[in-house]
Amino acid sequence: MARTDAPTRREQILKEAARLFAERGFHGVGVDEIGAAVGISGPGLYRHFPGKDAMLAELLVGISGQLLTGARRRLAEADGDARPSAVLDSLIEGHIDFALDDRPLITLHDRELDRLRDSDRKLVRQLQRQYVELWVEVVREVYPALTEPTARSAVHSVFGLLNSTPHLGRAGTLPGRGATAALLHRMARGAFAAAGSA
Amino acid sequence: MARTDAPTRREQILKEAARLFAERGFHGVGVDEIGAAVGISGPGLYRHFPGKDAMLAELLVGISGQLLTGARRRLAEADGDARPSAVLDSLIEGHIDFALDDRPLITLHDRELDRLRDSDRKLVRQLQRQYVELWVEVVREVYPALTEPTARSAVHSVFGLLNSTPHLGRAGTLPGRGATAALLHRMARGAFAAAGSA
DNA sequence: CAGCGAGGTTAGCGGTCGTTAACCTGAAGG
DNA sequence: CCTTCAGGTTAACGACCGCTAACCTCGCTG
Repeated sequence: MARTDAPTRREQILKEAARLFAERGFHGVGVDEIGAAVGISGPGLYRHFPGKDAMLAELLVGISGQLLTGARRRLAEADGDARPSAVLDSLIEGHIDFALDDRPLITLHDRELDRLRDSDRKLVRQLQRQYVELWVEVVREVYPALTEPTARSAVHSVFGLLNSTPHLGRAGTLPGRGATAALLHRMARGAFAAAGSA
Repeated sequence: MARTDAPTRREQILKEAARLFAERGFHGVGVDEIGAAVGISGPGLYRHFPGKDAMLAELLVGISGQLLTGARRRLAEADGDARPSAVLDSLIEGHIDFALDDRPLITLHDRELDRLRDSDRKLVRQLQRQYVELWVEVVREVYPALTEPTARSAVHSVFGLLNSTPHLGRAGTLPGRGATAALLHRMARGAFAAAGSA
């Protein structure tokens, strides 16, 4: 399942661009810096992307798409299983994996959306909305007492909780990936449970 | 207690700058736009601030200071009261008030910190660290089972949860400020409780 | 009422940034 | 061996942006 072949230059560029955008903001990074980060310089990037905007667009569309696709897959896998609580656990697990493994992307995801061209922004927002609605449905199955607007607020808040990984210290001080994932999972479930006991 | 006198021009500028920085990022906003937002144009701002950086610095230092001061006040007020759980509730309430009333500032607070001069950034980080440590101590009194690193992670995660207010829809679709505050409060307590039951 | 400082204005400078143009190179293929 | 083309290079252009300079105009105040 894991990629073993070497990353293409295009993928290198996207990865470094994501890191730099997350660190200093889209407008705070020059194309020369992105080029330097992959060993080429400045305008060489234009052999791979039509412009700086296109890199950000591909990153954000990719993130939103991956999150949505992963969530749908998890929902389908658990289709026979009728326990909504297990499905919610699976969704949480998937989001945590993403938040822990791709911190720069998680950072970009809710920070640089407004820097996109209209059409790209609409696409990303649509993917995000579908992702949220998928969560809302599952959450409401687990906690039927929640109204839809309340469930949606709760989902956004739990996203805030899970996406706090970039603030959690530079991987050295952390109690290990497994323990952090478990902590976040427990807290997310606790937050939903508290929301559901209106 | 509430301010009734008209805001000074300086305060107007800070408020509009905060809104614009939050919307489009520090580098995405020009001084001409900030000026236009308060009815003067461009370089007129330099009668009130030595530069664009200084506006951001004052905003971020102000936020961090306010949060820390408020938390210390709440801690002092509850000094006689020995119930740590009540103190934690007070801290949560204060943070929620801030997150709901000053969304642009909350957004800036964890987004544009790296755009500051070294000295300002160190100051802000110091204030933030003291705020976090204050929370960590209170949380560990309520949930003694938590180790210090785990408690710190939990605090950061709950900040992520509470700071999700900018994603909660544009005030029209919300179930009202009181209900939202109550929901966030419940979820924060639920998240801490889940973290504490390791 | 003269003078002056607070708080504006517009013009413009210097630097940076995204992008394009023109050119180079080495490997693959007929 | 010649051609081609992917993937680079450097130079430079045009736009924008933060900031300064120079100037203006009130409302105070001695």
